[in-house]
Amino acid sequence: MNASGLARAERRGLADEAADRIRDAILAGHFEPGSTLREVDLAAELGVSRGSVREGLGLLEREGLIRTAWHRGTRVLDITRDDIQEVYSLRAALDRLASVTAHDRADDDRLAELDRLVAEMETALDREADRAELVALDMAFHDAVYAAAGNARLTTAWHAIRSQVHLFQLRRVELALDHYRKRVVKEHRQLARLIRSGDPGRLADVAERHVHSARRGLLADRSIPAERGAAP
Amino acid sequence: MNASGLARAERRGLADEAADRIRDAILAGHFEPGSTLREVDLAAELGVSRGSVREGLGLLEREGLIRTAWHRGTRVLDITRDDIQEVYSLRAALDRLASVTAHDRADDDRLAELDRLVAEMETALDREADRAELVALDMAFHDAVYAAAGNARLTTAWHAIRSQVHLFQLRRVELALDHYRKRVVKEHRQLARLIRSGDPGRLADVAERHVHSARRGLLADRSIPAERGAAP
DNA sequence: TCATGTCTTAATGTTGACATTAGGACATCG
DNA sequence: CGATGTCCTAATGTCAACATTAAGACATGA
Repeated sequence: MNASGLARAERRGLADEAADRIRDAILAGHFEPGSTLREVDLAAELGVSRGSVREGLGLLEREGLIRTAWHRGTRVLDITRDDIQEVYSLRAALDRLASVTAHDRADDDRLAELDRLVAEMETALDREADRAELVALDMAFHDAVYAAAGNARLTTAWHAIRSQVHLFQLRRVELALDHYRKRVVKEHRQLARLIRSGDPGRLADVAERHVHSARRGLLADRSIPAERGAAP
Repeated sequence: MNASGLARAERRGLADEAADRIRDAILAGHFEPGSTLREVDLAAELGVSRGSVREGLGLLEREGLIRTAWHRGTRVLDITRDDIQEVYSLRAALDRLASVTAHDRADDDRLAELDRLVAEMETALDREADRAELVALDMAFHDAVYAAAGNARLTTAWHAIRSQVHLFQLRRVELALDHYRKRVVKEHRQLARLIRSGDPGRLADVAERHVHSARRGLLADRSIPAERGAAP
Protein backbone atom coordinates (compact mmCIF):
# COMPACT_ATOMS: atom_id res chain seq x y z
CA MET A 1 0.00 0.00 0.00
CA ASN A 2 1.22 3.42 -0.89
CA ALA A 3 0.73 6.80 0.75
CA SER A 4 -2.82 7.31 -0.48
CA GLY A 5 -3.96 3.99 0.90
CA LEU A 6 -4.56 2.43 -2.49
CA ALA A 7 -3.27 -1.05 -3.12
CA ARG A 8 -1.36 -1.33 -6.36
CA ALA A 9 -3.43 -2.79 -9.18
CA GLU A 10 -2.25 -6.26 -10.01
CA ARG A 11 -3.09 -8.30 -13.05
CA ARG A 12 -2.50 -11.98 -12.94
CA GLY A 13 -1.51 -14.39 -15.64
CA LEU A 14 -3.10 -17.66 -16.61
CA ALA A 15 -0.45 -19.52 -14.64
CA ASP A 16 -1.69 -18.03 -11.35
CA GLU A 17 -5.26 -18.78 -12.32
CA ALA A 18 -4.41 -22.38 -13.17
CA ALA A 19 -2.52 -22.77 -9.89
CA ASP A 20 -5.55 -21.52 -7.94
CA ARG A 21 -7.91 -23.97 -9.63
CA ILE A 22 -5.61 -26.93 -9.17
CA ARG A 23 -4.95 -26.02 -5.53
CA ASP A 24 -8.66 -25.79 -4.83
CA ALA A 25 -9.24 -29.14 -6.50
CA ILE A 26 -6.56 -30.77 -4.35
CA LEU A 27 -7.84 -29.23 -1.12
CA ALA A 28 -11.39 -30.22 -2.06
CA GLY A 29 -10.20 -33.81 -2.26
CA HIS A 30 -10.66 -34.12 -6.00
CA PHE A 31 -7.14 -35.50 -6.33
CA GLU A 32 -6.05 -38.20 -3.91
CA PRO A 33 -2.79 -37.66 -2.00
CA GLY A 34 -0.08 -39.45 -3.97
CA SER A 35 -1.95 -39.40 -7.27
CA THR A 36 -0.24 -38.10 -10.40
CA LEU A 37 -1.16 -34.93 -12.25
CA ARG A 38 -0.80 -35.03 -16.03
CA GLU A 39 -0.03 -31.69 -17.60
CA VAL A 40 -1.87 -32.44 -20.79
CA ASP A 41 -5.06 -33.46 -18.97
CA LEU A 42 -5.01 -30.39 -16.74
CA ALA A 43 -4.41 -28.14 -19.74
CA ALA A 44 -7.40 -29.64 -21.52
CA GLU A 45 -9.68 -29.32 -18.49
CA LEU A 46 -8.66 -25.75 -17.69
CA GLY A 47 -8.67 -24.66 -21.31
CA VAL A 48 -5.15 -23.25 -21.27
CA SER A 49 -1.92 -24.39 -22.81
CA ARG A 50 0.50 -26.81 -21.22
CA GLY A 51 3.01 -24.02 -20.74
CA SER A 52 0.69 -22.15 -18.41
CA VAL A 53 -0.26 -25.31 -16.53
CA ARG A 54 3.42 -26.12 -16.18
CA GLU A 55 4.14 -22.69 -14.74
CA GLY A 56 1.18 -23.03 -12.40
CA LEU A 57 2.45 -26.40 -11.20
CA GLY A 58 5.75 -24.67 -10.48
CA LEU A 59 3.93 -22.35 -8.12
CA LEU A 60 2.20 -25.23 -6.36
CA GLU A 61 5.52 -26.95 -5.97
CA ARG A 62 6.80 -23.91 -4.08
CA GLU A 63 3.87 -24.40 -1.76
CA GLY A 64 4.93 -27.98 -1.17
CA LEU A 65 1.56 -29.28 -2.29
CA ILE A 66 3.01 -31.31 -5.16
CA ARG A 67 6.36 -32.75 -6.10
CA THR A 68 7.91 -32.89 -9.54
CA ALA A 69 10.69 -35.22 -10.68
CA TRP A 70 12.59 -34.97 -13.93
CA HIS A 71 10.64 -36.70 -16.66
CA ARG A 72 8.69 -38.58 -14.07
CA GLY A 73 5.73 -36.31 -13.62
CA THR A 74 4.23 -34.52 -10.65
CA ARG A 75 2.35 -36.09 -7.75
CA VAL A 76 0.16 -34.75 -5.02
CA LEU A 77 1.84 -34.74 -1.62
CA ASP A 78 0.98 -37.80 0.43
CA ILE A 79 0.85 -37.35 4.16
CA THR A 80 3.33 -39.21 6.36
CA ARG A 81 4.22 -38.80 10.00
CA ASP A 82 7.56 -37.33 8.98
CA ASP A 83 5.80 -34.71 6.88
CA ILE A 84 3.70 -33.72 9.86
CA GLN A 85 6.75 -33.43 12.10
CA GLU A 86 8.57 -31.30 9.55
CA VAL A 87 5.75 -28.96 8.69
CA TYR A 88 4.60 -28.33 12.24
CA SER A 89 8.12 -27.87 13.58
CA LEU A 90 8.75 -25.18 11.00
CA ARG A 91 5.32 -23.69 11.51
CA ALA A 92 5.94 -23.37 15.24
CA ALA A 93 9.09 -21.36 14.58
CA LEU A 94 7.35 -19.14 12.02
CA ASP A 95 4.23 -18.58 14.13
CA ARG A 96 6.40 -17.67 17.07
CA LEU A 97 8.18 -14.97 15.10
CA ALA A 98 4.96 -13.79 13.44
CA SER A 99 3.10 -13.46 16.73
CA VAL A 100 5.85 -11.56 18.48
CA THR A 101 6.41 -9.27 15.49
CA ALA A 102 2.69 -8.64 15.22
CA HIS A 103 2.66 -7.76 18.92
CA ASP A 104 5.38 -5.19 18.27
CA ARG A 105 4.09 -3.64 15.09
CA ALA A 106 0.40 -4.27 14.50
CA ASP A 107 -1.91 -1.25 14.29
CA ASP A 108 -5.48 -1.15 15.55
CA ASP A 109 -7.02 -2.25 12.29
CA ARG A 110 -4.97 -5.41 12.19
CA LEU A 111 -5.76 -6.20 15.81
CA ALA A 112 -9.47 -5.62 15.24
CA GLU A 113 -9.34 -8.02 12.31
CA LEU A 114 -8.05 -10.74 14.63
CA ASP A 115 -10.90 -10.17 17.06
CA ARG A 116 -13.37 -10.17 14.20
CA LEU A 117 -12.15 -13.55 13.00
CA VAL A 118 -12.42 -15.04 16.48
CA ALA A 119 -15.99 -13.77 16.70
CA GLU A 120 -16.74 -15.27 13.32
CA MET A 121 -15.40 -18.60 14.54
CA GLU A 122 -17.85 -18.46 17.41
CA THR A 123 -20.86 -17.88 15.19
CA ALA A 124 -19.64 -20.58 12.82
CA LEU A 125 -19.53 -22.95 15.75
CA ASP A 126 -23.05 -21.98 16.83
CA ARG A 127 -24.59 -22.62 13.45
CA GLU A 128 -22.78 -25.93 13.07
CA ALA A 129 -20.73 -24.83 10.08
CA ASP A 130 -19.07 -27.64 8.20
CA ARG A 131 -15.49 -28.71 8.68
CA ALA A 132 -14.11 -26.98 5.61
CA GLU A 133 -15.45 -23.64 6.77
CA LEU A 134 -14.03 -23.99 10.27
CA VAL A 135 -10.61 -24.80 8.92
CA ALA A 136 -10.84 -21.92 6.44
CA LEU A 137 -11.46 -19.54 9.33
CA ASP A 138 -8.58 -21.06 11.26
CA MET A 139 -6.29 -20.46 8.30
CA ALA A 140 -7.65 -16.94 7.83
CA PHE A 141 -6.81 -16.11 11.44
CA HIS A 142 -3.21 -17.13 11.01
CA ASP A 143 -3.01 -15.34 7.67
CA ALA A 144 -4.09 -12.22 9.54
CA VAL A 145 -1.35 -12.69 12.13
CA TYR A 146 1.26 -12.90 9.39
CA ALA A 147 -0.23 -9.87 7.66
CA ALA A 148 -0.06 -7.97 10.95
CA ALA A 149 3.62 -8.86 11.32
CA GLY A 150 4.25 -7.13 8.00
CA ASN A 151 7.37 -9.10 7.06
CA ALA A 152 7.12 -10.07 3.38
CA ARG A 153 9.77 -12.80 3.64
CA LEU A 154 8.10 -14.28 6.67
CA THR A 155 4.79 -14.32 4.83
CA THR A 156 6.45 -16.03 1.87
CA ALA A 157 7.87 -18.70 4.17
CA TRP A 158 4.38 -19.19 5.60
CA HIS A 159 2.91 -19.50 2.12
CA ALA A 160 5.47 -22.21 1.37
CA ILE A 161 3.81 -24.46 3.96
CA ARG A 162 0.35 -22.91 4.16
CA SER A 163 -1.35 -25.27 1.73
CA GLN A 164 0.21 -28.25 3.45
CA VAL A 165 -1.01 -27.03 6.82
CA HIS A 166 -4.44 -26.53 5.28
CA LEU A 167 -4.42 -30.10 4.01
CA PHE A 168 -3.26 -31.43 7.38
CA GLN A 169 -5.81 -29.42 9.35
CA LEU A 170 -8.63 -30.74 7.17
CA ARG A 171 -7.47 -34.25 7.99
CA ARG A 172 -7.17 -33.44 11.67
CA VAL A 173 -10.66 -31.99 11.92
CA GLU A 174 -12.03 -34.92 10.02
CA LEU A 175 -10.66 -37.22 12.69
CA ALA A 176 -11.51 -35.34 15.85
CA LEU A 177 -14.15 -32.73 15.18
CA ASP A 178 -15.45 -32.54 18.74
CA HIS A 179 -12.02 -32.07 20.24
CA TYR A 180 -11.29 -29.36 17.68
CA ARG A 181 -14.59 -27.56 18.24
CA LYS A 182 -13.91 -27.44 21.95
CA ARG A 183 -10.51 -25.78 21.59
CA VAL A 184 -10.52 -23.65 18.48
CA VAL A 185 -12.21 -20.53 19.81
CA LYS A 186 -10.50 -20.54 23.19
CA GLU A 187 -7.01 -20.94 21.78
CA HIS A 188 -7.36 -18.30 19.09
CA ARG A 189 -8.98 -15.83 21.47
CA GLN A 190 -6.03 -16.27 23.82
CA LEU A 191 -3.61 -15.67 20.96
CA ALA A 192 -5.44 -12.53 19.84
CA ARG A 193 -5.43 -11.17 23.39
CA LEU A 194 -1.72 -11.81 23.91
CA ILE A 195 -0.85 -10.24 20.56
CA ARG A 196 -2.79 -7.13 21.50
CA SER A 197 -1.25 -6.73 24.92
CA GLY A 198 0.68 -9.53 26.50
CA ASP A 199 4.11 -10.52 27.66
CA PRO A 200 6.20 -11.31 24.54
CA GLY A 201 7.85 -14.30 26.17
CA ARG A 202 4.53 -15.83 27.12
CA LEU A 203 3.09 -15.02 23.70
CA ALA A 204 5.97 -16.84 22.04
CA ASP A 205 5.35 -19.89 24.22
CA VAL A 206 1.62 -19.93 23.60
CA ALA A 207 2.07 -19.53 19.85
CA GLU A 208 4.41 -22.51 19.78
CA ARG A 209 2.18 -24.61 22.00
CA HIS A 210 -0.81 -23.84 19.77
CA VAL A 211 1.02 -25.48 16.88
CA HIS A 212 2.35 -28.39 18.90
CA SER A 213 -1.14 -29.21 20.09
CA ALA A 214 -2.34 -29.32 16.47
CA ARG A 215 0.54 -31.62 15.64
CA ARG A 216 -0.23 -34.00 18.48
CA GLY A 217 -3.87 -34.11 17.45
CA LEU A 218 -2.88 -35.21 13.98
CA LEU A 219 -0.25 -37.73 15.05
CA ALA A 220 -2.86 -39.45 17.18
CA ASP A 221 -4.29 -40.84 13.94
CA ARG A 222 -2.70 -44.26 13.61
CA SER A 223 -3.74 -44.60 9.97
CA ILE A 224 -1.10 -42.14 8.81
CA PRO A 225 1.95 -44.12 7.65
CA ALA A 226 5.43 -43.44 8.98
CA GLU A 227 7.06 -43.60 5.56
CA ARG A 228 6.22 -42.97 1.98
CA GLY A 229 4.58 -46.10 0.61
CA ALA A 230 5.23 -47.06 -2.99
CA ALA A 231 1.85 -46.56 -4.58
CA PRO A 232 1.43 -48.55 -7.82
CA MET B 1 19.66 -41.17 1.06
CA ASN B 2 18.32 -44.69 1.11
CA ALA B 3 19.32 -47.74 3.09
CA SER B 4 22.44 -48.54 1.07
CA GLY B 5 23.76 -45.02 1.51
CA LEU B 6 23.47 -44.12 -2.15
CA ALA B 7 21.93 -40.80 -3.03
CA ARG B 8 19.25 -41.08 -5.67
CA ALA B 9 20.53 -40.14 -9.10
CA GLU B 10 19.06 -36.84 -10.16
CA ARG B 11 19.07 -35.37 -13.61
CA ARG B 12 18.49 -31.70 -13.97
CA GLY B 13 16.84 -29.75 -16.71
CA LEU B 14 18.07 -26.71 -18.55
CA ALA B 15 15.94 -24.52 -16.31
CA ASP B 16 18.00 -25.46 -13.25
CA GLU B 17 21.19 -24.95 -15.19
CA ALA B 18 20.07 -21.53 -16.36
CA ALA B 19 19.06 -20.56 -12.82
CA ASP B 20 22.53 -21.53 -11.55
CA ARG B 21 24.30 -19.44 -14.17
CA ILE B 22 22.14 -16.39 -13.60
CA ARG B 23 22.45 -16.67 -9.83
CA ASP B 24 26.23 -16.86 -10.07
CA ALA B 25 26.27 -13.83 -12.35
CA ILE B 26 24.20 -11.83 -9.89
CA LEU B 27 26.29 -12.84 -6.89
CA ALA B 28 29.46 -12.08 -8.85
CA GLY B 29 28.19 -8.56 -9.34
CA HIS B 30 27.66 -8.89 -13.06
CA PHE B 31 24.14 -7.50 -12.68
CA GLU B 32 23.65 -4.41 -10.55
CA PRO B 33 20.98 -4.56 -7.83
CA GLY B 34 17.82 -3.09 -9.29
CA SER B 35 18.79 -3.73 -12.90
CA THR B 36 16.39 -5.48 -15.24
CA LEU B 37 16.87 -8.95 -16.71
CA ARG B 38 15.58 -9.48 -20.25
CA GLU B 39 14.51 -13.01 -20.99
CA VAL B 40 15.46 -12.82 -24.65
CA ASP B 41 18.99 -11.61 -23.87
CA LEU B 42 19.54 -14.23 -21.22
CA ALA B 43 18.26 -16.93 -23.56
CA ALA B 44 20.66 -15.82 -26.27
CA GLU B 45 23.65 -15.66 -23.91
CA LEU B 46 22.94 -19.02 -22.29
CA GLY B 47 22.06 -20.69 -25.57
CA VAL B 48 18.71 -22.02 -24.40
CA SER B 49 15.15 -21.08 -25.21
CA ARG B 50 13.17 -18.39 -23.50
CA GLY B 51 10.94 -21.03 -21.93
CA SER B 52 13.83 -22.52 -20.00
CA VAL B 53 15.12 -19.10 -18.97
CA ARG B 54 11.64 -18.20 -17.83
CA GLU B 55 11.38 -21.32 -15.72
CA GLY B 56 14.83 -20.64 -14.30
CA LEU B 57 13.83 -17.11 -13.38
CA GLY B 58 10.87 -18.63 -11.57
CA LEU B 59 13.30 -20.56 -9.40
CA LEU B 60 15.33 -17.46 -8.64
CA GLU B 61 12.17 -15.65 -7.69
CA ARG B 62 11.55 -18.32 -5.04
CA GLU B 63 14.96 -17.46 -3.70
CA GLY B 64 13.96 -13.84 -3.48
CA LEU B 65 16.91 -12.80 -5.61
CA ILE B 66 14.72 -11.25 -8.31
CA ARG B 67 11.18 -9.92 -8.57
CA THR B 68 8.83 -10.33 -11.48
CA ALA B 69 5.78 -8.16 -12.27
CA TRP B 70 3.15 -8.90 -14.87
CA HIS B 71 4.33 -7.65 -18.23
CA ARG B 72 6.82 -5.42 -16.53
CA GLY B 73 9.83 -7.64 -16.49
CA THR B 74 12.08 -8.96 -13.74
CA ARG B 75 14.57 -6.96 -11.72
CA VAL B 76 17.44 -7.89 -9.46
CA LEU B 77 16.70 -7.31 -5.78
CA ASP B 78 17.96 -3.96 -4.56
CA ILE B 79 19.05 -3.81 -0.95
CA THR B 80 17.16 -1.57 1.48
CA ARG B 81 17.25 -1.39 5.25
CA ASP B 82 13.78 -2.94 5.34
CA ASP B 83 15.02 -5.88 3.31
CA ILE B 84 17.82 -6.42 5.79
CA GLN B 85 15.44 -6.30 8.74
CA GLU B 86 13.06 -8.76 7.12
CA VAL B 87 15.64 -11.26 5.97
CA TYR B 88 17.66 -11.35 9.16
CA SER B 89 14.59 -11.51 11.41
CA LEU B 90 13.40 -14.56 9.52
CA ARG B 91 16.87 -16.02 9.40
CA ALA B 92 17.22 -15.72 13.16
CA ALA B 93 14.05 -17.76 13.65
CA LEU B 94 15.13 -20.40 11.13
CA ASP B 95 18.68 -20.67 12.43
CA ARG B 96 17.35 -21.05 15.95
CA LEU B 97 15.19 -24.00 14.93
CA ALA B 98 17.91 -25.50 12.74
CA SER B 99 20.55 -25.34 15.46
CA VAL B 100 18.37 -26.87 18.13
CA THR B 101 17.12 -29.60 15.79
CA ALA B 102 20.67 -30.34 14.69
CA HIS B 103 21.64 -30.60 18.35
CA ASP B 104 18.91 -33.20 18.85
CA ARG B 105 19.38 -35.27 15.74
CA ALA B 106 22.78 -34.82 14.14
CA ASP B 107 25.04 -37.87 13.83
CA ASP B 108 28.81 -37.87 14.15
CA ASP B 109 29.45 -37.32 10.46
CA ARG B 110 27.36 -34.18 10.39
CA LEU B 111 29.04 -32.83 13.52
CA ALA B 112 32.49 -33.60 12.12
CA GLU B 113 31.56 -31.69 8.97
CA LEU B 114 30.84 -28.60 11.06
CA ASP B 115 34.23 -28.82 12.75
CA ARG B 116 35.92 -29.34 9.40
CA LEU B 117 34.35 -26.18 8.01
CA VAL B 118 35.46 -24.15 11.03
CA ALA B 119 39.00 -25.45 10.54
CA GLU B 120 38.83 -24.54 6.88
CA MET B 121 37.80 -21.03 7.83
CA GLU B 122 40.89 -20.75 9.99
CA THR B 123 43.24 -21.75 7.19
CA ALA B 124 41.41 -19.42 4.81
CA LEU B 125 42.01 -16.61 7.26
CA ASP B 126 45.68 -17.49 7.52
CA ARG B 127 46.31 -17.44 3.81
CA GLU B 128 44.42 -14.18 3.36
CA ALA B 129 41.70 -15.70 1.21
CA ASP B 130 39.54 -13.20 -0.61
CA ARG B 131 36.18 -11.98 0.60
CA ALA B 132 34.10 -14.16 -1.70
CA GLU B 133 35.77 -17.30 -0.39
CA LEU B 134 35.29 -16.36 3.25
CA VAL B 135 31.61 -15.70 2.69
CA ALA B 136 31.26 -18.94 0.74
CA LEU B 137 32.65 -20.85 3.74
CA ASP B 138 30.32 -18.98 6.06
CA MET B 139 27.37 -19.99 3.90
CA ALA B 140 28.63 -23.57 3.69
CA PHE B 141 28.73 -23.78 7.48
CA HIS B 142 25.13 -22.77 7.81
CA ASP B 143 24.13 -25.07 4.96
CA ALA B 144 25.72 -27.87 6.98
CA VAL B 145 23.71 -26.94 10.06
CA TYR B 146 20.49 -27.11 8.07
CA ALA B 147 21.56 -30.41 6.54
CA ALA B 148 22.26 -31.74 10.03
CA ALA B 149 18.77 -30.74 11.16
CA GLY B 150 17.35 -32.96 8.42
CA ASN B 151 14.06 -31.10 7.99
CA ALA B 152 13.36 -30.73 4.27
CA ARG B 153 10.81 -27.94 4.75
CA LEU B 154 13.15 -26.03 7.00
CA THR B 155 15.88 -26.36 4.39
CA THR B 156 13.50 -25.12 1.72
CA ALA B 157 12.65 -22.08 3.83
CA TRP B 158 16.39 -21.46 4.25
CA HIS B 159 16.92 -21.72 0.50
CA ALA B 160 14.20 -19.11 0.01
CA ILE B 161 16.41 -16.52 1.70
CA ARG B 162 19.84 -18.09 1.26
CA SER B 163 20.82 -16.18 -1.86
CA GLN B 164 19.69 -12.92 -0.33
CA VAL B 165 21.75 -13.62 2.78
CA HIS B 166 24.68 -14.42 0.52
CA LEU B 167 24.27 -11.10 -1.27
CA PHE B 168 23.98 -9.24 2.04
CA GLN B 169 26.98 -10.95 3.58
CA LEU B 170 29.12 -10.06 0.58
CA ARG B 171 28.15 -6.46 1.08
CA ARG B 172 28.81 -6.64 4.80
CA VAL B 173 32.27 -8.13 4.40
CA GLU B 174 33.07 -5.55 1.76
CA LEU B 175 32.37 -2.83 4.27
CA ALA B 176 34.04 -4.20 7.37
CA LEU B 177 36.48 -6.94 6.48
CA ASP B 178 38.65 -6.59 9.57
CA HIS B 179 35.74 -6.73 11.96
CA TYR B 180 34.41 -9.80 10.15
CA ARG B 181 37.78 -11.55 10.13
CA LYS B 182 38.06 -11.07 13.87
CA ARG B 183 34.73 -12.67 14.68
CA VAL B 184 33.97 -15.27 12.04
CA VAL B 185 35.99 -18.19 13.37
CA LYS B 186 35.19 -17.61 17.02
CA GLU B 187 31.45 -17.36 16.51
CA HIS B 188 31.16 -20.40 14.28
CA ARG B 189 33.37 -22.49 16.53
CA GLN B 190 31.12 -21.63 19.45
CA LEU B 191 28.06 -22.62 17.43
CA ALA B 192 29.61 -25.93 16.40
CA ARG B 193 30.53 -26.71 20.01
CA LEU B 194 27.06 -25.91 21.35
CA ILE B 195 25.41 -27.98 18.63
CA ARG B 196 27.59 -30.94 19.53
CA SER B 197 26.98 -30.74 23.25
CA GLY B 198 25.44 -27.71 24.81
CA ASP B 199 22.41 -26.47 26.61
CA PRO B 200 19.58 -26.15 24.05
CA GLY B 201 18.34 -22.90 25.53
CA ARG B 202 21.75 -21.31 25.35
CA LEU B 203 22.29 -22.69 21.86
CA ALA B 204 19.05 -21.08 20.70
CA ASP B 205 20.14 -17.74 22.13
CA VAL B 206 23.59 -17.88 20.59
CA ALA B 207 22.20 -18.87 17.19
CA GLU B 208 19.86 -15.89 17.23
CA ARG B 209 22.55 -13.50 18.44
CA HIS B 210 24.89 -14.69 15.70
CA VAL B 211 22.36 -13.49 13.14
CA HIS B 212 21.53 -10.27 14.94
CA SER B 213 25.20 -9.33 15.05
CA ALA B 214 25.43 -9.82 11.29
CA ARG B 215 22.38 -7.65 10.85
CA ARG B 216 23.80 -4.86 12.97
CA GLY B 217 27.07 -4.97 11.05
CA LEU B 218 25.20 -4.44 7.81
CA LEU B 219 22.87 -1.72 9.10
CA ALA B 220 25.91 0.26 10.19
CA ASP B 221 26.42 1.08 6.52
CA ARG B 222 24.74 4.44 6.03
CA SER B 223 24.82 4.18 2.25
CA ILE B 224 22.01 1.63 2.21
CA PRO B 225 18.72 3.45 1.56
CA ALA B 226 15.70 3.07 3.83
CA GLU B 227 13.27 2.70 0.95
CA ARG B 228 13.20 1.49 -2.58
CA GLY B 229 14.39 4.32 -4.80
CA ALA B 230 12.79 4.74 -8.21
CA ALA B 231 15.60 3.86 -10.56
CA PRO B 232 15.21 5.49 -14.00
C1' DT C 1 2.13 25.29 -20.91
C1' DC C 2 0.07 21.51 -19.11
C1' DA C 3 -3.30 17.87 -19.25
C1' DT C 4 -5.27 14.38 -22.10
C1' DG C 5 -5.66 10.96 -25.70
C1' DT C 6 -3.48 8.15 -29.37
C1' DC C 7 0.17 5.51 -31.35
C1' DT C 8 4.44 2.83 -31.32
C1' DT C 9 7.41 -0.49 -29.74
C1' DA C 10 9.92 -3.43 -27.19
C1' DA C 11 9.26 -6.40 -23.96
C1' DT C 12 6.61 -10.31 -21.63
C1' DG C 13 2.61 -13.81 -21.85
C1' DT C 14 0.88 -17.72 -24.37
C1' DT C 15 0.67 -21.34 -27.48
C1' DG C 16 1.24 -25.75 -30.22
C1' DA C 17 4.83 -28.44 -32.48
C1' DC C 18 8.97 -31.04 -31.83
C1' DA C 19 12.79 -33.53 -28.96
C1' DT C 20 13.97 -36.28 -25.20
C1' DT C 21 13.28 -39.35 -21.63
C1' DA C 22 11.70 -43.03 -18.04
C1' DG C 23 9.75 -47.17 -17.51
C1' DG C 24 7.43 -51.06 -18.98
C1' DA C 25 6.67 -54.97 -22.59
C1' DC C 26 8.84 -58.07 -24.99
C1' DA C 27 12.39 -60.94 -26.78
C1' DT C 28 16.80 -63.03 -26.06
C1' DC C 29 20.41 -65.44 -23.82
C1' DG C 30 22.68 -67.82 -20.09
C1' DC D 1 13.56 -70.12 -15.46
C1' DG D 2 15.76 -65.93 -14.24
C1' DA D 3 18.68 -62.20 -15.78
C1' DT D 4 19.80 -59.10 -19.28
C1' DG D 5 19.23 -56.34 -23.37
C1' DT D 6 16.21 -54.02 -26.83
C1' DC D 7 12.32 -51.64 -28.36
C1' DC D 8 8.02 -48.87 -27.74
C1' DT D 9 5.17 -45.48 -25.90
C1' DA D 10 3.24 -42.13 -23.20
C1' DA D 11 4.56 -38.67 -20.77
C1' DT D 12 7.56 -34.53 -19.76
C1' DG D 13 11.30 -31.18 -21.47
C1' DT D 14 12.35 -27.73 -24.96
C1' DC D 15 11.70 -24.61 -28.53
C1' DA D 16 10.37 -20.69 -31.69
C1' DA D 17 6.34 -18.27 -33.52
C1' DC D 18 2.39 -15.51 -32.28
C1' DA D 19 -0.64 -12.49 -29.06
C1' DT D 20 -0.92 -9.19 -25.57
C1' DT D 21 0.61 -5.66 -22.84
C1' DA D 22 2.96 -1.58 -20.28
C1' DA D 23 5.03 2.52 -20.79
C1' DG D 24 6.93 6.13 -23.22
C1' DA D 25 6.76 9.36 -27.56
C1' DC D 26 4.03 12.22 -29.86
C1' DA D 27 0.22 15.04 -31.19
C1' DT D 28 -3.80 17.58 -29.86
C1' DG D 29 -6.57 20.70 -27.37
C1' DA D 30 -7.92 23.86 -23.67
